[in-house]
Amino acid sequence: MLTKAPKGTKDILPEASAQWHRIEDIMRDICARYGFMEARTPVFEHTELFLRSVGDTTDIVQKEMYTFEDKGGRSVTLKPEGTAGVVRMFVEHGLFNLAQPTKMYYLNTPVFRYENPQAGRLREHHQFGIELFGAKSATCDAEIISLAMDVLKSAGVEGLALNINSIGCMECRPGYNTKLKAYFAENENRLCNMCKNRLQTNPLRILDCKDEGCADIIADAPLILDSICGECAGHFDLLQSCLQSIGMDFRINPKIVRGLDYYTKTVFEIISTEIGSQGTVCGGGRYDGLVAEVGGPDMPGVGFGMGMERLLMVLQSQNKAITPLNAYDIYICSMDEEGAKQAFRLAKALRDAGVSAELNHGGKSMKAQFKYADKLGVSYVAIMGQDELEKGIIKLKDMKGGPEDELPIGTAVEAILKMLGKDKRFDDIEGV
RNA sequence: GUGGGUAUAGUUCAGUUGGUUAGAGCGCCAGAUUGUGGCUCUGGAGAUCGUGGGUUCAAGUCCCACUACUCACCCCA
Repeated sequence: MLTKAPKGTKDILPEASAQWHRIEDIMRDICARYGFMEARTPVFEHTELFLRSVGDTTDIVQKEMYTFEDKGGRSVTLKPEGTAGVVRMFVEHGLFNLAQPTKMYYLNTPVFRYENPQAGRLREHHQFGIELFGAKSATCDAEIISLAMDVLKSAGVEGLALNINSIGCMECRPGYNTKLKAYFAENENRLCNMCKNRLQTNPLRILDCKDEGCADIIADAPLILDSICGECAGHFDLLQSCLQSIGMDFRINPKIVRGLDYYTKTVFEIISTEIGSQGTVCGGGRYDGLVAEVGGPDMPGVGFGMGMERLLMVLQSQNKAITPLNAYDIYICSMDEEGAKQAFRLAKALRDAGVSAELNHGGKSMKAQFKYADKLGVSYVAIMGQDELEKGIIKLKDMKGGPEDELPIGTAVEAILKMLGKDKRFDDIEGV
């Protein structure tokens, strides 16, 4: 137990961190091009925030939150999603007073949900996400979808499907809900047990049911796209024509509904079929009522969350994972304590000059040191044994082969920089 | 929360109808080469066989429970 990570959590081993760095760099770069700036919010928030934003009838709130009371008697909750904290920040700091829209992203934000883990699902996972406040045009929706696809494309992912839908607004959705409920109520006895339940709680989600018996009923269910108001329809049309104008493929999927209550109009998912049944790599949509819901002005917003782990899984399955190589430029061999001291000093001078250097930290024979240097993948090994110290030199061996050079210690840094093809940035080690 | 599968060395896996001292590859350490890596050869360390109980003369192997991992449902990134 002591040496076991908690259920549903994953360590990121040193050998894997390069993967993360790579996609983080891509995300930062693309966000900058689109004019989004990074925002960081606390890992926990007042529980009330999520009840209000995510919705107190959702599964996330009802059974998946890590909620606890702190020593001051406050109920706090570890983030079960990324949007609420950013909305709170937007309102608390009055960012709505700035010129709009406000464009923010968050990166590597840990998200906690008490779920049963499976392929592509963890209790702690990490999200990259975008939030855009203060503009209601569908061009914004198109912009963030475009950003998401750019990130995925830059990462090298192929074959992901973009699904979009509109679930209407506060004006037109209630009417559709009534229609849908009436339709399913007529066919209630043919629905699966779970859907009979959903008929009461959230009939929209019946559309998402995979039960075969339900599928027949769903096939003839009224479509939300036929019921949305003129404004929503116009909004959805503009989104589609924006996406078409940049040649982006998408599929209108009237069944995607999303599990968070705050969505309005646009919802979308970017899905992989290669990482198991939890294939949604990115999901999001518009949330025009959310800012007002948590106490801010009536301001529209749109955003998405992208699962870092799922993205990495797709990259892995497509063999796009990079092999990390933390290769030192040089390893410094030594045979005794005096040599180790000199090696330490040389390593420091090399590191100051921009060279990645490692040295013998004791206890290894020369043979073992070379073996180790080989495993590290260094280009050069410098030898500082007794013979060399007496003569005031180091021997430098090119690990690809060739004769060893003898270099006076005083000019070793400069010579090594030259061999490595690096610019000299600092003075040579003095008085050695 | 529900269901299926799995659990043997750091790791990937063998282990016969229950049978006496639980093996291998890779990795790690060392030697062959007393100051020189890769290739090869030799040797070594490393396993309370997930935990607890039961059946049996005898359990890694059979039975039960628990735990963990894993896949799936639900839901979501």
